[in-house]
Amino acid sequence: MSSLSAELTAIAAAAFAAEGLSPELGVVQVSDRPDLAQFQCNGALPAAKAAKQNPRAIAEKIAARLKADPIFSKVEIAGPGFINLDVTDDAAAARVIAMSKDTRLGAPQTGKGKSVVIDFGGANVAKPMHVGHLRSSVIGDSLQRLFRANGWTVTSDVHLGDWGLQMGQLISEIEHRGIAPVYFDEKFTGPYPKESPVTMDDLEEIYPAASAACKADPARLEEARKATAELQSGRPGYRALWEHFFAVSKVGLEREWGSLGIHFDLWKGEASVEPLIAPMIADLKARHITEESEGALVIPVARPDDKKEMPPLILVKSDGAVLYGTTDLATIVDRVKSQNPDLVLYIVDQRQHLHFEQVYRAAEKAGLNGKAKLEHDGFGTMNGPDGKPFKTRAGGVMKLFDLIAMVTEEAEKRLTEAGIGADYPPEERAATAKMVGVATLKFADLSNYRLTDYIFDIARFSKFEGKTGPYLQYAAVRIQSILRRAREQGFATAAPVIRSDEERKLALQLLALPDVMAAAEARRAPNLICDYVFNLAQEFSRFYSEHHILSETDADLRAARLGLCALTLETLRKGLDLLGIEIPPRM
RNA sequence: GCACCCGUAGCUCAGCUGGAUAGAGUGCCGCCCUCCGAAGGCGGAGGUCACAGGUUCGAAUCCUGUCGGGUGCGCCA
Repeated sequence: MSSLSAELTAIAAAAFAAEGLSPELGVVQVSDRPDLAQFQCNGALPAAKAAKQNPRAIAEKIAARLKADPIFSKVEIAGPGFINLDVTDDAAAARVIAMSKDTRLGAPQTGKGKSVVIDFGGANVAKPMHVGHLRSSVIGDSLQRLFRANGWTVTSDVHLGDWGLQMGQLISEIEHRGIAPVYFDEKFTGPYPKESPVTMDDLEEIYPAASAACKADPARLEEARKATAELQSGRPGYRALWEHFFAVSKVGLEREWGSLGIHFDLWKGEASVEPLIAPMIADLKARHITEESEGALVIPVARPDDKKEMPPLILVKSDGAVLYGTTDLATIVDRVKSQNPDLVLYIVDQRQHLHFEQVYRAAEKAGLNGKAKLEHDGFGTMNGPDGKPFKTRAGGVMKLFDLIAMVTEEAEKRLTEAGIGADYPPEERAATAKMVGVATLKFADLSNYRLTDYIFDIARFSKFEGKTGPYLQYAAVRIQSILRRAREQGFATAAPVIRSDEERKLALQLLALPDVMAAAEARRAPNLICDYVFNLAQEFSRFYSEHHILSETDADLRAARLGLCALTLETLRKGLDLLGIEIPPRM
C-alpha cells in the first residue's frame, strides 16, 4: 500500500508525461496552504522554467488532465501556477479504511531488501553513562525503530569504547595502587580470579584519578601508553583485567539503556575486532596503502581538491598501540564480512565529524567497505538553561542515571499536582512516572533537529501542556479511555466515515503517516515524527472537542467515530513507538 | 590561521534539495465545561528570518562577504 500523496503523485506524473514533460515534476505534497487546498503540485513552475513557457499555461494543461480523474473533488490553479488539489471524501475514507486494515499502517517499504548497520558509538567501558550519551542512544534508537518499520534489515551495534588509552590508564592506576598484584605478575600462569578486583563504583573513582595522574605526570602517561600497547598485544594479566572491566561496566550500561527501553542486536566494541587488526594492517601494507610518517603507520586521506587540512588516519602509533580509527576501520571489515550492509550509520557527536571523514576516506581508498555507504549522522549537544553543556548543580558531569531519576521524580510531582494516580497501586504509579519521565527526556531530545544544540529545561519539558512527551501520552490515554468506556457500554466500532471538517482533517493527517516516515528516514530526522504525532494529537483534540462520541445517538455514526478514534490511537502509538515512547494504560 | 555547524516572535524551537500570507510550543490578552479526561478547544496581539550584496519570474532556503555564537584541526575517544 502506498500513501495517498504517492498515489496522487503517480497521477500527476502521468499527466506531466502525457504532456511530454518529465514525470518527476508531478510531485504532489500536502499543501502549505491548508486554507486553499489539501494537496498541491508545484511542477508547472520548474517545467515552465525548463521549457521557457508560461507556467500557468502548463498548469492549465496538467489540470485539465487531472480533472478527468474522479479521485479529485477540486483541481485549481492559483498564483503563478500552483495546482491545488482536494480529494473526495469517499476517496479519503477508502484510504483510511485500508490503512486501518493494514498492520503496518501503510508504512513505506523503502528498505525492502536492504540492510543497515547502526553504530551507537559513544559509551565507554569503565565510565558511567552521562548526558552526552543520551543523544546517541535516543536518536540512534529512534532511527533503528524507523528503519525497521520501513522494511530495512537493521543491525544495531552499541559499539563500546573499550580498547584505547583509557584502558591502559586504568590498568596502570590499578598497578600503582597495588589492588590486584596477581594480574601484574608475569610469572603467574593463571587462571585468574573469577571475581573482579574492582567494582563499577571503584572504576568510577579510579578512572578520573588515572586520567588526572596522566595529565599531571608525563611518566604516568608513558606507563599508561605502555600498558595500552601491552594489553593490545595480548598480555594475559591485562587481558584478564580488561575482561573484568567489561563485565562490571556492562551491568551499569544495561541498566541505563534498559530504563530507556533501548536494545541492541550486538554488544560489540572496539576490542571485539582486535583479531582482525593485524591481518588488516598486513594487507594494507602489502597493497602499499599505508605509509610511515613520524614513526607512525598512517593512511594518507588528503585529496588535491580539499579545502581544509586533512590529516592522515593514524593506524599504529609510534609506540605500537592502535587508535580508535584503526578499530573503526577493522569494524568496517568485520561488518562487511558478517552483514555486508548497504548502509552504515554512525550516530556520534558532530564534533567527531572529521574523524569519520578520515575513516571513511581510508575505507574507500582501501576498498574495505564493500557496497556499504558509510554515513556519519552527527548531533549537537544538550545544554542546560544557561546555554552551556548540561551539568549537575555542583558543576560536574551529570550521570545519565541521575538524569533519568530527575525526570522521573519530576513526572511524579506532576502526577501528584494533577491528582493522578493517588489511587494506583504503588508499582503502577512508579511505572507510570518512569514512562512519563522517559517520554519527557526523549521527546525533548528528538523534537529538535539532530545537528543543532538544544537547551534542556526540565521544568518546561516535564509539563503536560504544550509540545511535550507527556502531553502526547495524555492525548493517547484520553483516547484509550473513550474506547474503554465504549467497550463497557457495548458500543460497536465500525469503519470511519468523513462527514465533517474535523473528521476530514483528522483523516488526512492519519494518511500522511507513510510520507512522514519516508521523509524522516531520508533525512535521518526523528524530529519530523515528533511534529507529526503532535499535529495528529492536536487534530484529534479538535475533532474530539467538536464531536461528542459516546453520547451520539446515531449508532452508525457513533461506531464510525469510534473507528476513527481507534485508528488515531493506533497511529499515535505507532508514531510514539518510532520515538521509543510508551503509552501508559492510564495516567 | 583554516574548516565545519549555527544566528527565525519576549523565551524555546520547527521550516532550509527555491515557490503562495514564515509556523509551533510557551508567555501575554479575550472566549468556551449541567455532556466522552479543560493536562483541552477557539480567537487576538507579537517577526527587517543577524547584516550587506548577488543569482532567480520568485530567496528564511542557493552563492559571496561582514558581524556574532559554538566546534574541530597527527599519535585521546
